[in-house]
Amino acid sequence: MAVTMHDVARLAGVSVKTVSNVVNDYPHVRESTRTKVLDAIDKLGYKVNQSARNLRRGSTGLVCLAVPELKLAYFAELADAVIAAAEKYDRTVLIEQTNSDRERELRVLHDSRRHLFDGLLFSPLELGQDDIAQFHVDYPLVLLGERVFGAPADHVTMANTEAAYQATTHLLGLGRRRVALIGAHAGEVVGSAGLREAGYRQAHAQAGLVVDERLVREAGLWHRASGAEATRRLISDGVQFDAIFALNDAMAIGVLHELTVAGIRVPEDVSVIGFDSVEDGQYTQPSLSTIDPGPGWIAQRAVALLVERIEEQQAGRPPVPYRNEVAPFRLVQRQSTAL
Amino acid sequence: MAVTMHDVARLAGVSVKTVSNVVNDYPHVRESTRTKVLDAIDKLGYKVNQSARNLRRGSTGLVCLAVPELKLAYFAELADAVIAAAEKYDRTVLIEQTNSDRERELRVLHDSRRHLFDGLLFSPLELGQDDIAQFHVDYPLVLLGERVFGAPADHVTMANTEAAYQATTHLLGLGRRRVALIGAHAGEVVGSAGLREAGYRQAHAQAGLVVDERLVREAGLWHRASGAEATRRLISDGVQFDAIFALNDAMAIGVLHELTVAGIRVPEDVSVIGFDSVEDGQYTQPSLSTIDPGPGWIAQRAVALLVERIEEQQAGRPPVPYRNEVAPFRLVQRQSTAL
DNA sequence: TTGTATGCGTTATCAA
DNA sequence: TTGATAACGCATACAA
Repeated sequence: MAVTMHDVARLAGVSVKTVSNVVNDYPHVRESTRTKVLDAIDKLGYKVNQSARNLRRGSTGLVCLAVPELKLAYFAELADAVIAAAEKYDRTVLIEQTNSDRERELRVLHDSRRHLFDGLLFSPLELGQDDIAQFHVDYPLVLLGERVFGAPADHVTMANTEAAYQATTHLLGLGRRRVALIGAHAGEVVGSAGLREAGYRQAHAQAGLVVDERLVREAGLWHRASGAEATRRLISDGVQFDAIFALNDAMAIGVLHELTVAGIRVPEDVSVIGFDSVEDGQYTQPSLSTIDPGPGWIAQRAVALLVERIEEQQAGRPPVPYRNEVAPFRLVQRQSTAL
Repeated sequence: MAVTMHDVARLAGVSVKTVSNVVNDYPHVRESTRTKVLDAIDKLGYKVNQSARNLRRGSTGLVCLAVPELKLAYFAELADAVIAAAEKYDRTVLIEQTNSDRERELRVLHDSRRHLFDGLLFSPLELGQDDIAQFHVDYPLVLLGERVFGAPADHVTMANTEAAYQATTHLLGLGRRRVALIGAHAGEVVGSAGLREAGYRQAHAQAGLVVDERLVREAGLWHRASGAEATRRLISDGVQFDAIFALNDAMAIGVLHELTVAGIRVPEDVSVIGFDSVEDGQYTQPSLSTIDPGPGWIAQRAVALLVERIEEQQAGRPPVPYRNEVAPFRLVQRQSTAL
């Protein structure tokens, strides 16, 4: 069944070493020998056995990307970008879904599959500042999205606070004075929710405004349904508002939906802005203003850093200090915040 | 650096075989021995080396899922379901994106990474009936979505034609008489586009209606932008229509967007239905009627069939005949086809 | 430029 | 119930 290098060597009348040399593009192989081997490979339909190669080399060429949920458009788009970036380095991406489950996030970091991938790109949601000890692993690790201070890993983060500041300022600049925030996580400081909320508050402070705490709404999972639900409650609670900043686009889409249902016009009565710039936002009614955090940039840098670490480790070079790169973002203005 | 079974064996004072037995839950191990070994494993932080295990076992526990694009919500949701299903069999999913590129689809089937996964779940887009020869591979293969007749593989398909028939009949039942079809692939017979178009035509024939060919619009890639673009042209061409059947939800979302822009009311002036039942459809304005082709069902059956094949092959059992399972679908009526 | 021999860390065979 | 030992298929040190 399985044809090995030995079979190829026998047919080509050379040694396995020579076959190996050909397969791995070792330069010093006589042209005639090379073609002989290539012919034999072709004739037998030989394919390298990756498992054997991996064992021998001590690496697999796989990198793992761990994200909360592929169904969330942002992560699907991120995965897409990571796969494309990894391809340039001849690396295959293994995707793990953590489903925003703490246990699963821990398992990704520590469990079983270790020795299957050479490095990990990890976008933690549940694990945070209090879990620094958990991030001590013996393989290259790059953290995505937000920073875990002191974690022994490279970071590729978003300018969460600055971008949220700018989004909020944009709304205030339209003359809005009662900006609801949807998606807060009470007490969180360093997570995306906490950082973005900080930007929201800074923008208000900067404008000399005081935030009415009734405008700050919780939402654990950042799904469309959460955005719709929060909006429904905002309305039924009778809190006045003239703008909504949803901490991600999925929730913003739920917000738009719910406002329409309630007969509230966007952008005439209420301005809405999201965060993520997923493709969907171009097709909502009205189209959605948002923050583009540059997932393409994040993916590229993250893969580059990870590959660098992997090669560093394999070459036995001493590790360079951990890096923290922050993706450039931009505000995308569409109809939902038109004047 | 890397701690092996030998290290564990030495510390526990047993042989490697015993360590292996413990690690693999071999039943006949004395309890005292087991705890001794477990302790040693814990103390040393031992993790099995997957590469070595894979080589020895001749399999990797990985299955590959090849889809056109994760950014398309349908495939993200499918991937999500496949990952969940695979987990039940203790298998990890490797996702390959083919980007609707023929070369890449061929590469997935034949190239390099072979011997990295035990079986392949493949949702072909470019490869079709004319490429049957390409599907002859020496590992278990399950084809998803549509059937390639005569391909040596199991199939888990959708009832494309029947579902499209029902969607169209639904529109005709509302009294609509000029139903535009968006997403046709001219000349295609067995692909999703061809099969769904056939259902559209059957519904018309059944109702004693003749299809005005100007209502049948092409769209190569089934993206939101294609749906918007096709709608724009439909309008600018001055073709009268009172309903639109978009061959997938992404295009339907583009359709809704474009109709709104043009000031055409849905569902009052025009009824719209899509196909796929992606989550987005619940949040469009108005919400989108669609066909739910049961991606969860498809994922579960596909993984089940694939795992069965893998085990069959590993056990050296003779292969059972190829199977073709068709997922149950249902029509989801929402506002876009309200009366 | 090519060949021989060894070992990567497991699991499987067989014997004890 | 456990242990010694031989593969699994490849890449490399070293020899030729």
